[in-house]
Amino acid sequence: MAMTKKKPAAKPILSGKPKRALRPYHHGDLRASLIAATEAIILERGVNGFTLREAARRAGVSPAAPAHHFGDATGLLSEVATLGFKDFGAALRAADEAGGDPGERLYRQGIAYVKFALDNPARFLLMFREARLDPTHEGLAEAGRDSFLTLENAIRALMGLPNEGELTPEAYGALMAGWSIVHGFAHLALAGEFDAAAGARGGQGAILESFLPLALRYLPHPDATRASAKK
Amino acid sequence: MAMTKKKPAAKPILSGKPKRALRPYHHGDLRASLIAATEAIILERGVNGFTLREAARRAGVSPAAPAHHFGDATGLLSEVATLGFKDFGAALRAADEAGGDPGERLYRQGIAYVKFALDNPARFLLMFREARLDPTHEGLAEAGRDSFLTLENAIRALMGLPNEGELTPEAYGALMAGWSIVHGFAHLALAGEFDAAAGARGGQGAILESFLPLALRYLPHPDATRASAKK
DNA sequence: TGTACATCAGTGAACGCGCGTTCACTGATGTAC
DNA sequence: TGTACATCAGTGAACGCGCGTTCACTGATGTAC
Repeated sequence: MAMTKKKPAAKPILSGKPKRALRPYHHGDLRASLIAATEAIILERGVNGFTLREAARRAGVSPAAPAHHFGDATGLLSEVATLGFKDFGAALRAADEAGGDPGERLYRQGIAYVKFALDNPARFLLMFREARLDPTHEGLAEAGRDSFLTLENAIRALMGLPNEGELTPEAYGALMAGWSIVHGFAHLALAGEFDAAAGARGGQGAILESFLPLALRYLPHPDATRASAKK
Repeated sequence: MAMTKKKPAAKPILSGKPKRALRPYHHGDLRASLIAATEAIILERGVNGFTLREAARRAGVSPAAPAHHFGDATGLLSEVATLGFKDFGAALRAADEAGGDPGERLYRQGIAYVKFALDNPARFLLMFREARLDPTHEGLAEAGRDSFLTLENAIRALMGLPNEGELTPEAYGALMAGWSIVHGFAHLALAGEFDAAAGARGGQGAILESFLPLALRYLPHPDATRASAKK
């Protein structure tokens, strides 16, 4: 009986990698897990509800682990914002490439802009919450700039300008007006300012399906230069 | 400055209330001091930089004192937001009452809307930061609603509708478009999105003086209903 | 094909911090009689 | 006019909390030879 010492309930006879299956020392894809956790947290609790510790907790990892991948909280949020801008830019580009005359391209981008914000509220708000982002983050500024280039180019086409060179003051005005209207609409919708009206007129779907098209009639278009109210 | 208070020498021989002057037990106007401190804090550090303890510190009072006046942090912020909305509403009303046809009234309100945001960035952002506000706060919702009534009435006048009764879908569209454009412009300007362009064209003053009027050409006006891009 | 070793990606305990809030208390004020 | 007393507006010490970050460490992996 030298070496028997039987453990009654028996370990798996030979399950391949029992130990690793139970608790691997390395996570495997911590980077992606932390990003997913962060997106979930800001969706549930808002951007301010995010903490690095909570993200680590959800990824099943110690509080010091995220530093290896993102440095600090700002670094992780900046990465999430960067990915958001990339999706955002892709959505605008897809809308633009759906074709049509410049007015239609701009209109479609406006729809896409607001739709992205309403479909991705937490990411959208994070993308513009500078205080929580690292301005030196690799790729963030560029992803942001890229998104708006599609918008700018549609305005240039609308005003008969090439994609390079200075914008005329009129074109600047049109760009700012177009950007402001979709950005403002998105923020007001996310703040719930249209909820009461939508409730009375067909539910929340009315915001995208009915209100937005009505509001986007006021997007810049070639013959919209306003004479009145301009001193 | 009327009374040049010369205090060269030691203590006043008998200044009435020496002890109170040194350290009165009661603050005197703690409520107002806390509000002023809060506005200063959010201006310096952003809405998220606000803490109740810091406000108490600046008002020269123990950390438990503010509770007597505002309950908790949310209560104090809500009061600041309410006062902000009152000033904001007054600014819109003043712009409206400067007269002119409905298009001019709306234009002037648009200028006033953005000017308020740029002149009071911290208060403006707080006013729309629901997460830090108490929805049950006395007067907050009402002050908010009041502000926008002036805007709504200008749109009604523009569309030839009375101040009471349902808005037509077209009027809703115009209201949302007008609100969105000024709200979006204010947010983008505060986020610094126009800074580069302004730097190249006459400094930050260009935003209000030059860019905003150009963008506000696209505010709704009677004959602006858009035919194109409307399927 | 093995083996030594550098590097990487994690642990988990500990740190100091500032926060909001509670607590028993106290000084000042206003009011009823 | 005086006085008792309730109420109000503060104090300041203490509480527990969760946070970000540091630290010495360890297990796993990849690579040079």
